[in-house]
Amino acid sequence: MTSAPLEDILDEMRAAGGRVTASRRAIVEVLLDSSEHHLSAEEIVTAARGRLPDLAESTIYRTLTTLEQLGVVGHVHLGHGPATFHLGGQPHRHLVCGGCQAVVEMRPELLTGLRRALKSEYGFVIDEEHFALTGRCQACVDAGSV
Amino acid sequence: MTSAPLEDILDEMRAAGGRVTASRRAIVEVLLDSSEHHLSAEEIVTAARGRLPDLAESTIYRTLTTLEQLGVVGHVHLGHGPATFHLGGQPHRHLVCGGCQAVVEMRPELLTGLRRALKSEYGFVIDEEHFALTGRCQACVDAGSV
DNA sequence: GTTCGTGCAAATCCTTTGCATTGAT
DNA sequence: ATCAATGCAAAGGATTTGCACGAAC
Repeated sequence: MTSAPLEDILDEMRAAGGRVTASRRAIVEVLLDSSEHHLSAEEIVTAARGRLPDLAESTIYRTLTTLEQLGVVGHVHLGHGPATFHLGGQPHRHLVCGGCQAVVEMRPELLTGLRRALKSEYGFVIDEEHFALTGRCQACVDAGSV
Repeated sequence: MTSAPLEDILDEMRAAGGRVTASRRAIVEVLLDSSEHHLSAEEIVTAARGRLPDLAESTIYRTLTTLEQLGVVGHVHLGHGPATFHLGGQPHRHLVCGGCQAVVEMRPELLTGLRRALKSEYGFVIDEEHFALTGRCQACVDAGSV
């Protein structure tokens, strides 16, 4: 389910009463092309303009919103910068280093204990991790950088 | 430690080579007055203007930055809105409900296991939780709201 | 032929910055 | 008298919105 092909996604949009336009096609193509990466809205615009030069920024945001409502994409905040978007319903957990801005992906299972504790103690169910955890990566800790 | 009195904080600012102005005094007073709450910059401006009507927004941000550098205040991102500021070096952990925006404070000790796992597995040291964890609070889970 | 989606520009929100002036030391 | 801090206004980055045109259904 990580990479439903282009046409599947476009069909989903149609099924939801939406229309398939050149812009939407270009945007989904970009997302599929970099399904490993996380792209900011600006990066998506830039990449999609390689295919469709006149694509507007607002179209990116509107299309991403639509795709999020369909559950096809999600977005994560890795820090103080812009949000990053990605395909697929299973977001990864991120650790962002406040020293060097490195992003480390963590095994999601490490959250199991916390998830369980929060559920039983507060009834709180943590979802896709919408915000990254912040801290210091090993290199920055070793370097002793503040 | 939660509420170093006004003069102590002002003395710290002086000790760091800074100057104690009416604006700074008003801002620190506001923070002390609501040391239990988390205030956005805008809320701080509003409250501080009760004491000092002409206080500028930029002064708030500059003063908060100064106070953060002194380690007297910290800020947390609870969601997509503005950052929230608080006194004290020991930030709390927050759970923010994506359904009703409720903020639940969690016992910091619940993070101990995760902290240890991240340290040993990635060498990553999580710091003050700068960003909240998102999910659904009990009420919203029970209500079955998406 | 309807509607939805688009491009464009302007608007919004939160925060930062430039600059001349004020005021703490 | 010095130099940090202020107020004001303008700039900044990220995202949203209004609107008339164009295109998908």
